[in-house]
Amino acid sequence: MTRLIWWLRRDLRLNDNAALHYALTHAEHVIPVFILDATLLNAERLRGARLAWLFDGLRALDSDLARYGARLIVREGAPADMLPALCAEIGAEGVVFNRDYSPYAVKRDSAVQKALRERGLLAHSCADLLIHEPHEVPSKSGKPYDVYSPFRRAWEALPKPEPYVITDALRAKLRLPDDLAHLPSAPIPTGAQPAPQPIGAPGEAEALRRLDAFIAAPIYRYHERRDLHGEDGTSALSPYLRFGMISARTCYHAALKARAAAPDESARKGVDVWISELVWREFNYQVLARYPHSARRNLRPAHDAIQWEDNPAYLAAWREGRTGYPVVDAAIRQLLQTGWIHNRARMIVASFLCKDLLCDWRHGERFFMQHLLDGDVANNVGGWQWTAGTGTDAAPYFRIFNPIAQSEKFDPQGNYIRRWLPELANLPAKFIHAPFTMSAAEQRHFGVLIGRDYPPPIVDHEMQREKALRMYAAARQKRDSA
DNA sequence: TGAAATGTTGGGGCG
DNA sequence: ACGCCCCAACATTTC
Repeated sequence: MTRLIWWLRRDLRLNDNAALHYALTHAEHVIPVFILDATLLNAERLRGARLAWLFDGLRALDSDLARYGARLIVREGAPADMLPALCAEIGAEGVVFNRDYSPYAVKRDSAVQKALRERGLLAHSCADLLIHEPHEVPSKSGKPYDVYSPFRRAWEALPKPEPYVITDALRAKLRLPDDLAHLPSAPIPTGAQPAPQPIGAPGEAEALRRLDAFIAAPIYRYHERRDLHGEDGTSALSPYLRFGMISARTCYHAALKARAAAPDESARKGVDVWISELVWREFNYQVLARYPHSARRNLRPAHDAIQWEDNPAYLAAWREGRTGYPVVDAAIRQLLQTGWIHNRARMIVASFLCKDLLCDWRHGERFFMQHLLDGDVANNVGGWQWTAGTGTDAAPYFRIFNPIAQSEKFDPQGNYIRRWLPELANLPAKFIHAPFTMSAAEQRHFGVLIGRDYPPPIVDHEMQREKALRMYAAARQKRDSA
């Protein structure tokens, strides 16, 4: 009677799961184990809303498991110590898990493999987090891609893995054997700082429901609506993908199904643009896997020459959503309320922090990481380095968003601002993007006094834009003369 | 997955 | 009728 541990990390689902499928097809009993890793739980940047959401997600998974007479075994400790000990405790032959590619995960997992194999235990890892693993997408020259477009072409050309079909009959093996009926399990903690209104309930059922709803219709207009941050034109699946409550394979195949059913060329375009976002995710992992240092530092050392101002007062105002630029402040409110920000708004606030407030992207990266339910090193760092112009295929330094123009262009009626900054809800569209342009009489008329009801702009965009250009130019000069 | 500055064109008002 | 100017609309260049 062979037993295997299915070590869950960020694959909290019972469908289309490579490690689970492998374990269920290679053992008589599969014990699902989640380890509360002190290194992660104590990391300052992780003690935010995401942790609370993860814990609730573990509870959701536990109740999903209950349908098969199974339960999630939770332990606290260092995985490299805990897993060999647990194998001995329950008589398991080894551990199966899905690979992860962040620098910490790579280090942790190789320590676990070493510890298990030294004791003659099985350590089997599977490809699951991505549709194609980082090393699978080489260019003709055999080198990995630094630029997205050729990466995508090569990615498209590869044969795609099918989702893993896991039947209820297989899942019956998750039921704990009788001698382990009382196997101790630590209580799932409660997060200290949950998002007040998370963007969605965690769990696989909710993830699948959202995917179904999205591919039923919104996906066909994704290319037209994805940039309108005042509308719900996106799938908002990122937190679910983050924790593997749904798999990228499942998303991709659902999109292909939608594409086959698309009524016209425009609808197919919507599907393709959405798939393109899945590919960005894979591109970001591929970059991080190859440049692990980019999790903490500028990807290109040449950019270390940039002299960020890092004014603490500006940084605080940005973090607290009181910059006086409504779209920026609204996005911060959305983040703190829901643990999620629309992608367009992410780009706007990121550009504002780096290129208007002249703060190092790492301050923003860290803040996002604390509060985003989908906070993920590869994608978060990828996005920030893109905005700061320090990444591989990054925005050029002179691409500076005008927060007012962006707000007017992508949210003409100001719906996003009205939703997240109710104190401005009564302003007409004409003033809502830049309330400080109101005359004193207009401020009185609409009941919004700048300085009392809403802050004045913390900086002048025009001036800061010029400053940013000088800052980047100086860095370039310093680099070239060095 | 920018925006501002600069250049060009053409219509219309006007003397 | 003509030249001149203004400026919107669009294109191109620049950061």
